[in-house]
Amino acid sequence: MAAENQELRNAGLKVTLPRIKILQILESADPGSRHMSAEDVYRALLQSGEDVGLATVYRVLTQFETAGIVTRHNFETGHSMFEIAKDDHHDHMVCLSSGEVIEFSDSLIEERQRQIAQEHGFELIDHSLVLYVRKSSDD
Amino acid sequence: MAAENQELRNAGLKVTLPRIKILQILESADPGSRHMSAEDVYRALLQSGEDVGLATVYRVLTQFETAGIVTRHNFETGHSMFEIAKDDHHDHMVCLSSGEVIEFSDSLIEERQRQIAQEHGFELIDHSLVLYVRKSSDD
DNA sequence: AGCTTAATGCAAATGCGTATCATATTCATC
DNA sequence: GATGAATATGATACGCATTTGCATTAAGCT
Repeated sequence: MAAENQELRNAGLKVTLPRIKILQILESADPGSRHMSAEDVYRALLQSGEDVGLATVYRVLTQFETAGIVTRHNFETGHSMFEIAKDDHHDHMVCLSSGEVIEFSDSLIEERQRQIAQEHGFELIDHSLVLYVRKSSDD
Repeated sequence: MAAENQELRNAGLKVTLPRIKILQILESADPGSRHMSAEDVYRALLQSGEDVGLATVYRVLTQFETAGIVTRHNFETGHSMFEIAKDDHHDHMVCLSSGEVIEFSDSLIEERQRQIAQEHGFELIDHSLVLYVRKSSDD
């Protein structure tokens, strides 16, 4: 319980109830739903009985992003998705049937991307790779 | 000039002035500015002296997308970008300094993606790869 | 040309996200 | 533990890109 407090402190953020709660929600999300939209987090808060405003959720998520606590993804769905930042970089695979999001990482692709940018006279700053897939079985 | 008419007819779309004009603008865009937002197209229309509403531009672009005439991309910039659909698949490199969009294609990455999806028990339906880069010189 | 249907233009509505601002809360100091 | 300055919060207004409703206009068949 003091863990979140410390994490916030380390990030230079004041320890407030909304921030603790949001951090807990993000951290306790199981693998299948690690990626949450601001609305998702907001709904989770309400279900936990916490009375936090949606504006605060957006603010806190943005602060967390700046602090490196969470990572923001803009999938083609139009709205941002957030997930607890992990040390390892990874890309995403979104199942078009179930909406499931699977993480993966491939050093071959990573390296190739750097090369390609370089070949065009650019420096690779960031990238976004999302595979849209379907279960091999169910067509 | 009849070329656009035929293309629209083939797509099952009524041949209207806005549609012809928008198609022409997209087709005549030079390589450096192949990717246009709805606003871009709208401005181009106004400059051509055409009096087309922004709503129509959005509607037509969406219809074109459905018809396979254009492809829509959702870069992290927040608004959709459209480009005339080409047969060959390609990915994008967006310069964070200039906004310039460069197209590229890499069979190595393409193949690896298919493999990765398969390894996870999925079939690769589509993907989105965008490299965010900066000119190697200007830091 | 006339008529039916679909397309357009405008304006208002939407949806996600951000900014404003008065109030409440944190946290360092006493 | 109380006090006060600084920051965070919540409600709401706002901004932006895109969509929608609806009256008007244009397309295209006869």
